[in-house]
Amino acid sequence: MRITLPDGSEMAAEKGQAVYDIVGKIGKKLQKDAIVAQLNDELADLSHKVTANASLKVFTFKNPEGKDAYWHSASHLMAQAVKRLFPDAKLAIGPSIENGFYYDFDVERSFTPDDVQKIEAEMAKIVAEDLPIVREELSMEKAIELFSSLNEPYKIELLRDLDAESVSIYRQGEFVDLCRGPHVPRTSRIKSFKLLTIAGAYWRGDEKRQMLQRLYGTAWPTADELDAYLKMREEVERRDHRRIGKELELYSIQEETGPGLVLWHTKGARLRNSIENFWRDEHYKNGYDLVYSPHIGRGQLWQTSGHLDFYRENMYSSMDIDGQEYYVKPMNCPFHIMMYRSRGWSYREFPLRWAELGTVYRYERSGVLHGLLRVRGFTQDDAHLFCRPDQMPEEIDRVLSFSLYMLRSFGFNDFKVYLATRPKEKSVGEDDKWQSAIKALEESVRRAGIEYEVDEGGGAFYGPKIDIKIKDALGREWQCSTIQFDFNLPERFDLTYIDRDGQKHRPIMIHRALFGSMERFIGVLIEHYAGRFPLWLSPVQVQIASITDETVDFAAGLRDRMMREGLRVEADLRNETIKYKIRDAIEKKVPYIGVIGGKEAAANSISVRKRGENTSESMPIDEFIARLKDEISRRL
RNA sequence: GCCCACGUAGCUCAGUCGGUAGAGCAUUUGCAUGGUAAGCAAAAGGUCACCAGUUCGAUUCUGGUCGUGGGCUCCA
Repeated sequence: MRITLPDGSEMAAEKGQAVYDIVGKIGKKLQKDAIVAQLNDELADLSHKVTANASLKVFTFKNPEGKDAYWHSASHLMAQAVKRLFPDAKLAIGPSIENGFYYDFDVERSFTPDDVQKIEAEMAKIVAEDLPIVREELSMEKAIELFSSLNEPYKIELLRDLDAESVSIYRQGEFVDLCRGPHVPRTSRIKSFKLLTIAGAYWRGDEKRQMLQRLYGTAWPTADELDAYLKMREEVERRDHRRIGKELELYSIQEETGPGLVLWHTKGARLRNSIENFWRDEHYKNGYDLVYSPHIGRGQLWQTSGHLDFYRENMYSSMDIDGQEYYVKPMNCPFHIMMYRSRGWSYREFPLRWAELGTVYRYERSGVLHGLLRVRGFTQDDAHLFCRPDQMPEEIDRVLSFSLYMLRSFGFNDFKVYLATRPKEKSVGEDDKWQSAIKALEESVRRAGIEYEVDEGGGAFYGPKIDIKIKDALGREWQCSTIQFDFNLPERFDLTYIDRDGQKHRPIMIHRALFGSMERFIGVLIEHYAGRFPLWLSPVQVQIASITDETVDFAAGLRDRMMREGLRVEADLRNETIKYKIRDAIEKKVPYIGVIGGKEAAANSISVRKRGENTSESMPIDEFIARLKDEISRRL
């Protein structure tokens, strides 16, 4: 029997030999590190007996396949411990996830932190027992019988949904689980683990079904790797935008003002202003026009737009003005539509690109609110494009490249693109329109040469969309840019233009946002830069620190001069030591600290200390200002 | 909305097995006029989230409400 290795070389093996033994012949170290293997195109356990010629790949913890199996085995380990301590717990599912695993249980009472400790201890025992983990194939019938006898209703439900004649199960000691595998060969292979959090989770992600108890954990081959991972999580906590937002006095959300409603403090407002100014400039440069619209509109408008029919659960209840119903806007589109409807349009005037930083309010369920990333009042960097069908592909291309340009301007290069198709339930428009629009979006993404995923049924009720998501410090993805077709509003508001043929035609309407919302974008931006904003965005670009009382006037004068030059400067004139002021400025993460002492005042110079460096450089004030202006203009 | 945890000074957190609370930092004042990551000292600062209940007495126990965090579900 011949085994082909990834490098193309071949080796002999006896028929029926286990993968583990074959790997041993390749190398002892590899045998020790091996977790699972791939035989031809299928993943296999190390205990798998090879009966025919095959190609073989070995995976260790360094490979995604190895990690996956390792964490999956750790989840079984945890489930076994839970079953020992809570025999009545019903098993649901327990997959590996990014950096770890979870398992869902249906238990009488929820787990306490105390339980978690006991479970961890039991896991350690099972590891010490060094149980072999054994795969078994069963017919569907036998499997259902087995899990019925074990009283595992969730497993039976899973089995009944599987369209297969036979399934595999894995046993380790008294524990048995329905599982595709593969797994590590013995429980002793799971070396360093930690249970992280207890959470609730619906069975099969359906909020109408049973709420289960989910335990999250992580596992690593060595204690050092586990420690490193836990340290990394602490790092991530340190760059959480909620922590930095407070430390740098960017914003607050307070119980008394209302959850999900952001108060932008002075520093945060400066940051937001820099972003918005850039945004406005770039929009004018890219052929957009800017508009403004009100925060509330009459009920009739929202009736016509379909929002009251399709979006009501996200809208706040109406208010009465002179006996008429008004609603706070959850979207800006109807207002832009009304601007369009205010007069007739010729095909020669197309495309129209109308943008607005429009503040909208949406009801979000209390449990989903999250710092700046998920709020109830937010400002969208919204725009609506109206064009002829023949202009549509180019318009999508332009929006897409504009969007990527804007994100890259803020240092984002790690994003994911999704193509969202027609929702299964509520949606409007003929199917062929949907299909052609989806095709247009897909072609544009292809032309841009970007990788994307299809989000089946993830479109808006009024049309398909391209979503671009960027990651926060925890690696969670947040939707920012979105490009959406709208088949709904042009119909409902009977929008038309006069084409070359002198006849009325329906324009194509595209709705788009680049940052998504200022709140979410800035939230992600804070984490992205860990609060160390580049000079052009920093709320405070230079912090001036005077050394003695004698230099206070000079320092204050310098601050005023730099402010007049358009720089964002603050002066620390307190009666404190220079060491103290430097430390304070470093903690505020300002890009430049300018120290003014007697020498500087006499020479009209400034001692400049750049963020991240612990040395300073003395230079004439004019030179420093010129340097700042140059860096700002280059958006450094 | 659902599950779990949490809510003590501006911030970070101790603490009270039921007898109305404490530290560090920040703030204010005084001394020190200090040259690149915390000079010294003093003072001030709290209806212990809110509302009920139990109790002679609740910040502590119980229940509810609000809010926050981690998830789930849902979305920019």
